[in-house]
Amino acid sequence: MTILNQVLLHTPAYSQMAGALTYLSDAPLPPGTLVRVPLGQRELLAVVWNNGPAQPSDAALDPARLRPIAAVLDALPPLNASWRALISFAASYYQRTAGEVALAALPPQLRDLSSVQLARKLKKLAKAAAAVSLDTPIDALPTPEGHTNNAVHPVVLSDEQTKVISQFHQNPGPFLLFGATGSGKTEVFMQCTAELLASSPDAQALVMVPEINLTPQLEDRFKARFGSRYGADAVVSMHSGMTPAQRLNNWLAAHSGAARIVLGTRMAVFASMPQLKLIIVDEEHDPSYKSGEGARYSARDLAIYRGRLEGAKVLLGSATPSLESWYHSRPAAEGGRYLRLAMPSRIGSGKLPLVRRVDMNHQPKSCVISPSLLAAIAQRITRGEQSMVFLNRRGYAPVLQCTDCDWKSECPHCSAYRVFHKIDRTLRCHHCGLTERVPRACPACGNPDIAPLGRGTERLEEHLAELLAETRRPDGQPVRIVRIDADTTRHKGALESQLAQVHTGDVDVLVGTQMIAKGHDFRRITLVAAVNPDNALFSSDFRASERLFSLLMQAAGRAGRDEAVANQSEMWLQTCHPTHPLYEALKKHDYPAFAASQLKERLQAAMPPFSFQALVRAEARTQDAAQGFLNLASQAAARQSDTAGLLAQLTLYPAVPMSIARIANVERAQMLVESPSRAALQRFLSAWQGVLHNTRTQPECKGVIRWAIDVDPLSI
DNA sequence: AGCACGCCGACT
DNA sequence: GTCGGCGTGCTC
Repeated sequence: MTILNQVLLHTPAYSQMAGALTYLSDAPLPPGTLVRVPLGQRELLAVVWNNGPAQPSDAALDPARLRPIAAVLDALPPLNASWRALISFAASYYQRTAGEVALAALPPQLRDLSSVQLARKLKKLAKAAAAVSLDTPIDALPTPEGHTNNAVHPVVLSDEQTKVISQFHQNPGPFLLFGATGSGKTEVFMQCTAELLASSPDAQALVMVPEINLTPQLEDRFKARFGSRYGADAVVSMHSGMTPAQRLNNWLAAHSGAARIVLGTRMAVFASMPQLKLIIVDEEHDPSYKSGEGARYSARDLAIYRGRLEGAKVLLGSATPSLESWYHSRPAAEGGRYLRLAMPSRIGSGKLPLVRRVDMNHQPKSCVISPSLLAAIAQRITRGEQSMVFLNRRGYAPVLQCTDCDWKSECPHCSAYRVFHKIDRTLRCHHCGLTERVPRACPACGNPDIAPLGRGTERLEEHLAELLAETRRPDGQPVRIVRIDADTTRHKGALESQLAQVHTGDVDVLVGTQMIAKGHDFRRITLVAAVNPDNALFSSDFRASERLFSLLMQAAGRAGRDEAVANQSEMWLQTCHPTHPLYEALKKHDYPAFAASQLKERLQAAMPPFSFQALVRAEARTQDAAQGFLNLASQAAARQSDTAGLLAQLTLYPAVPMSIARIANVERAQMLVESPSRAALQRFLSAWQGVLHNTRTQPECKGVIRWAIDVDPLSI
């Protein structure tokens, strides 16, 4: 027991054990080895990071108190150097400890398995794999022919697809595939994957999608395409919706190399894949790629870094790229680092829908659905076509209000209103979850008359049912309306069954939140309407219009996917600002024009991607404590030599309450840090961590519960 | 983070 | 008299 090992555990930065811990072993263990170590009363999963003595800063550590490693999970090959480099980079870039990032990147079940249990599990998996390969029919085994061999599904590629694929071949990347909805991006992804897998017998590909909902359909397509060639086990998924056992199995399959294709959400960017040769990020603009808790990493940005690290090609795809990616894919001569590949046309003769704007200033007062939109929907129904109506607010009404006094349905624990859900007559707080039955009378004055204010999807569904009560389908039946939002899809499988209803044509009008705008292919929808999209136009969040444009563009893409009906498909926008440049660009389906105007604004205002930002968020018992802590830390930065020197290149804004200042009785405040130099921001943040630590121990900061740094925040 | 130890209110 | 609330403190 003389060998020293530096080992990472799940120890957050504020636990004053930020770095690696030192444990003893008989023989040196290679870095990346998974071990179990004692810590206090517990035994925890850990990763060997280095051999040798501790860092100089820990020199005071008493060698007599070092404890030995409890067990080595040696049935598992160590995590390789690229994986470790990715973890180190992510930890330092996002201001977290390597231990926190590393352990969060491993499947949770690995934490409760002893080395014996793990060895047993691996043996079982190996046996199962051997049995499968014996069962595999001979004609499904890999063939030595070229990559485009595709006997099962002969694929005819468009000229644009062919061109893009050959560009992908001839260049190192990273690539931004800018393809209209319906232009066949998924087919390009599959072709690129096919070629890569064929190029080497053990090459692996990672394909990411923004949401769990989108993984099953992608998995089906990839399994149908690659399952027979490489075996059904060659395609695995990774997302938080799987059972712990599935997650472990799939992780092991990726780590051992048995899985050739890993499909997953943002967490999959950390999958251990020893032969990773390709990373695809579908819908790369989607905010879900940015993690909202723990290490707030961007899986898209890490994918780019990981690609460079592993020598893997990286392909980002979107119809409305993030402004960051769009900017990075400007011509190389102007400094662009990504190669932009364009597929502007829809497959076949399908056209993009006609965009119609309804000026809500000239409609009957307080009307929700304008008469012209209603007529258009009714017309679709009588023709046997489907419509989709969006409203980004679930529930019946966002607020309940007393008609006599000024009582409103405020949440007692949050600075927000509770939403009225008529279906079960409850008031629900969408932030802390507090759910109560609607009071019979106003709790403040006793007036029995309390009225809903504003509208959500539930009320919209009800309203449409009334308006369309007389309308008949071609078969003479009454109209069928279905609502899809987080409330109707709470139960497992609910989304799938509701979507199936839409596909089979049982539904005439689909009402929902943005969750129906993403990814799903509806062939018979010829009308898409946004009821009230204006909110985002004048938001204080500078990214709001980028998100709105992308959402509406994506929504428009749901219409007319079927050639037969494409020419009559329409996107309706109800707006009080019909001539707003965003809607003008949308009408022309002109993302490049929109992006150019946005980038111009961002440049003038020195905002991302022309500056770099970080947000420090503090949670405390009082708003004063939260803001006070941040402001004190900001002042302290000016006094400390390692941070003060960098302040010339930075702007530290005053602390402000967050847009929802209180959630579940916790007050939240934030401070924005901005710099034209990414390096300066990075250096400042890592030096500032210590200052934040010290500040928190001051008596004025008594009520501070926690704080966290968010690098490259998506919303401010 | 976990998990101990430690000191004050409502229950058998 | 105990069960249990969560406030400080420690873990290689």
